[in-house]
Amino acid sequence: MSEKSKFDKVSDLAFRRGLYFPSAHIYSDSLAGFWDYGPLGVTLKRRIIDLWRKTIVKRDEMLEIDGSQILPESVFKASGHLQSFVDPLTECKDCRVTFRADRLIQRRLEKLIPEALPSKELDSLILKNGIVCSECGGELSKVFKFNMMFRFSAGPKLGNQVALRPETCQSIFLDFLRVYKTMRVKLPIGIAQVGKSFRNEISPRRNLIRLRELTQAEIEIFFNPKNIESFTKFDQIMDVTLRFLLVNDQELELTAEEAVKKKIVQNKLVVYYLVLLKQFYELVGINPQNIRYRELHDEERPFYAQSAWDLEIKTSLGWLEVVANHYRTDYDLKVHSKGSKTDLMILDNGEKIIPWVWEDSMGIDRTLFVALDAAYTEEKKRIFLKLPNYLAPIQVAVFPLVAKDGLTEKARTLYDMLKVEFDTFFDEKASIGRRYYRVDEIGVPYAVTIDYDTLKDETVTIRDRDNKEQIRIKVGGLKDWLKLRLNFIPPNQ
RNA sequence: GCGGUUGUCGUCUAGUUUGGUUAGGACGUCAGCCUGCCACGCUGGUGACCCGGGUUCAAAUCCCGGCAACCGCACCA
Repeated sequence: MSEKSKFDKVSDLAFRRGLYFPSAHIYSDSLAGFWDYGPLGVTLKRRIIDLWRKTIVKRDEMLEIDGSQILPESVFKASGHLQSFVDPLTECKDCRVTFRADRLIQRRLEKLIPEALPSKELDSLILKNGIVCSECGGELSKVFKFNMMFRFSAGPKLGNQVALRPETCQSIFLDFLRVYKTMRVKLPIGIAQVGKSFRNEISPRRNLIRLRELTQAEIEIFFNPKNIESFTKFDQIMDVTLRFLLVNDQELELTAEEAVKKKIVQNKLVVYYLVLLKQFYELVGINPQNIRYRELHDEERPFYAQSAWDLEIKTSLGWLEVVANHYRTDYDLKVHSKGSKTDLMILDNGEKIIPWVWEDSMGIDRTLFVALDAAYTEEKKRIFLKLPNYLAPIQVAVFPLVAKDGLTEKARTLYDMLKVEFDTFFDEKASIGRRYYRVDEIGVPYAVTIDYDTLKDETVTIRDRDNKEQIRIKVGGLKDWLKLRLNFIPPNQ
């Protein structure tokens, strides 16, 4: 038996079948943290996003936008990223080990050190308290700030400083007022966006897990905090159970209703969206026992969040953060209102307010990984992806039983009939068994085989990926049979 | 970003210690034969020394630099 970890096996499968692979890899100076999706990966990613649209965005009547990836620096000055999306670092002059300066001082002095403290003050704290390298006792360098945004200039003049957005949501805040005014909506309203974000990570690792260019699907819910008790959608989900890991390390499983009553979560609105996300990941194929919400400690929380929950999924790598959820209050609209000198207040039931914001920030690349990780199945020598039908990149394979006696031609005709409506794959090469195994590995749920009976009575066999069982149906009914089983249909429809 | 280890066909790998090979094999893949339902078999083909520089008559092999991967540390909105 191979000693490979499951993560390696899943990664190997993804490379071998071209789901994703390192970007610009034919060049020897290709960069870590940038990955390309191949044909199957693109389709899988698209299906994950489509599922998100159906089960969250559309279910909740959210509005979707698509904002620029490049934004002027003033946006990030106002949002706080210019100042706070940085790590204050110091390194040992002897052994070159790097430390987070604020955390190092905090640990040594056992008192809270604000992350945003100027470098000079951190320097003097290090000096005054005689703090040295915790590894070798060497002297520490001056504190320097590392900003994780990619910054450059747009246009021919150097003056127009811009940055690649480090999170997609800033566009949602910038566009909020226009969307609100043009779409005739009222609070609470969700604005959603899926797109790329960019972070200059110090050390990207483990292929899709930590990227410098990543795809996020983000939702910002704008609401009036005064009206939170009358949030009626809560009634739809109050009995759903959620697992929590609290800052005091307590683990518990509660219904949404209990979580609100016991004040584990802020309010009904927050828990409603936590439930929607949990249900989404169950549809991605994750066992509910492997989904939990972890409460973030004060020092883990981003600067804009009053409280934060990470949706974590237990994978072959251990618990992995897949969605970051933040209670952003009125922070964002306030700072952009001030930064842009634009009044972002709106009229809600006759009252002028700045809406508050609840955010769900989903990592799509990580979601794709957890989907693969959960779907990966070994059964004797057979490897197959037990993906839900509506996520499978290739939905149906068409095979002639043998490549002779007109079976290939018949199969081709059938393939042509299906290929536009479904993601279909045709293969006549090698034995039928080998062809089944090939498509198992990429999670094709159904294989349609044309045999000698097809020529006589227009029937085909459909072979099921998971149990290898076959049924025989009329060609005429094939499309409807597939349609019924391949599309995602919400439970209440 | 620091330290350690490692880079050979799509994948796994032999060869590197001790410089000289048509760089070998397996799986995959392609062509053909075979094949009446779960990785059959046979024949043939395709396909690699991470990149750059140095040493040498000669470099996959030794040296230096870069890049990447893995592990540990640090970091991680």
